[in-house]
Amino acid sequence: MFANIAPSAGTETPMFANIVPSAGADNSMFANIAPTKGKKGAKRAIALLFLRAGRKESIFCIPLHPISNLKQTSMQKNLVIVESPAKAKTIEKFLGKEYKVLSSYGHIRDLKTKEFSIDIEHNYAPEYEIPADKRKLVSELKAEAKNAQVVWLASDEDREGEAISWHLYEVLGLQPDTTRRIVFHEITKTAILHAIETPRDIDMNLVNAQQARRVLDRIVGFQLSPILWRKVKPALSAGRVQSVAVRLIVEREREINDFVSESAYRVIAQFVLPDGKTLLKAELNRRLKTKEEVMDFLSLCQKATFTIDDITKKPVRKSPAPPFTTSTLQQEAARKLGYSVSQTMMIAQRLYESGLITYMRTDSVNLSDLALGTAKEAILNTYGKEYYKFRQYHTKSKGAQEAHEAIRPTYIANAEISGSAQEKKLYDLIRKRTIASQMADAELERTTISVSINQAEGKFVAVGEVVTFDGFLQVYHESSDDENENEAEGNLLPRVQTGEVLTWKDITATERFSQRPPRYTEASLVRRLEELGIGRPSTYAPTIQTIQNREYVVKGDKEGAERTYAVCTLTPKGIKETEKKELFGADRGKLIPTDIGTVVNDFLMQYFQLVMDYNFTANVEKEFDSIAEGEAEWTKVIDQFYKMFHPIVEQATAIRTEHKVGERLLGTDPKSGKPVFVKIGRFGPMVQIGESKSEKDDEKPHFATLMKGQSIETITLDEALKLFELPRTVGEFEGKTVTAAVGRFGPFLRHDGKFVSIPKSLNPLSITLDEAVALIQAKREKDAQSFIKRFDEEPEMEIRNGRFGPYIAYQGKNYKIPKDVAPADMTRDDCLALIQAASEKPATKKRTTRKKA
DNA sequence: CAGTGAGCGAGCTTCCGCTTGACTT
Repeated sequence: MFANIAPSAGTETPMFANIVPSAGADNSMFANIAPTKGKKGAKRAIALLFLRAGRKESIFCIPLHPISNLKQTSMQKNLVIVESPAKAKTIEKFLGKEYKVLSSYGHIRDLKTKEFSIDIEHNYAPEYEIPADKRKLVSELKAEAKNAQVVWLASDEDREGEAISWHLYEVLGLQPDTTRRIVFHEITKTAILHAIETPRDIDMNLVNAQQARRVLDRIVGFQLSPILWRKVKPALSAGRVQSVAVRLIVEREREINDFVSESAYRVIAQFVLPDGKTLLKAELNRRLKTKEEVMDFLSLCQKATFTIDDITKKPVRKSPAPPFTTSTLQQEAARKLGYSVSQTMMIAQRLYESGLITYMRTDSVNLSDLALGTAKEAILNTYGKEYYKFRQYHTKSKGAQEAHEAIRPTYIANAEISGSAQEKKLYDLIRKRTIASQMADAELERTTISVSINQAEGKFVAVGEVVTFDGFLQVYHESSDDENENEAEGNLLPRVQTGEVLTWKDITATERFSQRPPRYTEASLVRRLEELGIGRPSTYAPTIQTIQNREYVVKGDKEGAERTYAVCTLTPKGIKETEKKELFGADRGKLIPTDIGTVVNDFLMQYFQLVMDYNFTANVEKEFDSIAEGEAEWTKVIDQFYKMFHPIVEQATAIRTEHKVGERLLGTDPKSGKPVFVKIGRFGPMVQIGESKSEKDDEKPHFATLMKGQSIETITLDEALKLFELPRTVGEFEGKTVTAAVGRFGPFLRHDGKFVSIPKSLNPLSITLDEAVALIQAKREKDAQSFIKRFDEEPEMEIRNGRFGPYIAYQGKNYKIPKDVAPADMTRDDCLALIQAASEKPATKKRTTRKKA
């Protein structure tokens, strides 16, 4: 039935071919809306619609200094609306008091949050609403607009920005003859004044491209997610961006699992030059497969003559990296400063709000003329003219919209800033990267010395690199994820001559294993998504958060395993063979898929290859571009997509299966003779014994949660059955039983109504009474330390010291004690007053958005 | 923080992109 939408053996389909659910449908999806001459009608209609917005009269209509012409009224003369309040503040300074500048804080209108909000029957008409947290802002803007003679819509120049302007136009009830649309690319006085002089219309083609993007994402997200709720687990989600992000991680994990490590011997010799003391280290230019080969080679070397047969010197140039975009900033801040993607963005936001850097959500590598000029000046002043080189960078990433500049300091000359240590570090990184991007190439000389062996095959080679002119390297050196990428770097070689005969000091062959593919880090995932043109600068950090919130992936702490490797050394005393141990495969903070992520991914791959295709976003972006160019109607593009997508949704929904997606039968329980399953339950992966629906069986099935590190893909019947031994009685302590179990937050002990976590080093299945008692006593000790004070007359109240400082615990709730109060001196009344004050404050009502903390 | 989960049932969950707050539990 679904044969024709089954994953096609890993090939990336160029368009939507071979994924068409039913025979006879148009395979080329958007083929019939490709640019054709006959489509001008729609374009003209829209153009006509918006001619009324004042195409002709908008240009040069408003004189810049119209003071004398205008009557003195209380009316504000000009209202400018931008997207960001920080930007508004800056611009207001440039424009003077004739202009009031306000911010829309991004979009002011969107599809309803709780409903599908797309009228499929009526040409995909979107149902927009003003979100609750924007209502107050919108009424303020409306009042200001009414009170202004001219409203200037100055949102960004990209698709989303154009839509923001259009929504403002509609929602604020603006009039064509008093509304202007302007854009500027840098926040300087000249650029803004120039923008004011050259207003244009709202580009409805661009707006429609945005509506298409919005509607498509809603269709995908809101039609796929409910399928997952039914087939896998409630409250899951799927989407054009997040599902592909999960796919990348799942597939990488599979590559790692399938990876077979191979070993080979790397041979390194230390030679002594004819002067009798200088050493030269060189590596054999081939690797040896087996130990036998190593032994043969080393014994040949014992009697061999080693001669320098070649010295080559080659100049090498290195060029600086372009200035930062959001994605490259996130990568470098992770590599150099160890910041997470969201940390980087928060710190950058503060720098931006303090006016220290340009906007931090950008995909552009472009620098403004102003920035180019000041960078040049800074380089000439500090390093001299041989260090300067004018460079212009071009954005290569797919789907870039380039509404902003690259991320750079607002004032490049400004080397020192005030702020937190983190802010200073990030600022320094941004500044150095910006300056380096306008600096000269570094020049290096790479020397390769080759040493021949008269008895055996191969040559020993030494590579060294010397910087002859540091150029941009004086300021900035881009890091790489691959640590052992350039070993030659900075390696100085001794002076030698061709024909010199060397004696060996020692020759060592070390067994090395080929490396499995690396797991994604947050930053490397962002880089991959950007390469694929999936997601935008404003969504990289939230997307990573989402796939973790849904528990599709976790930041892993994989413990490494130990392995031994062989080392064979030839010294004047003979050949020595030793074994050494190393840890491998350890991974901290890398992204690892969970069972849920894997099951959801496999399910989506089975049915929805259409949206799971790595090229899906790139393909629809092409369609959005043609809408923006006025060559296609947005509703037709969406219709083409929907006619293809929705039937698959219906088919996937109609599948009636006995078992849930990802369910696996492990075998039979020897005690009851009932089947044992693993599957994704309401609370995650679990094992189940028996099925209640069989006959009138009064016996309910039994359930157990999988432990950390176990997977429904790999767990065995024995391991699964072991889980049913929990909760388990460990023994008695102080007359009360001690039990061990696994709960929501991991393994724990229970004793006398109190809970104690079991650390990773111990297992609840095997923990002994002695170990348990030690844990209980350690917990008591810790509690005693955190205890500060108790009142006899109020046994439910206690002053304690916690992670966030001193607090009062009272009736199951905690209340923070302010810094200026000494907790030990507090009286009962002090405490009650504090509790009273805290409960009067409007408690945080925003519980809905952050259910899992 | 804490051992959840078989159903005659109520109602909820969800997307991607723009943008900042209020929170210090």
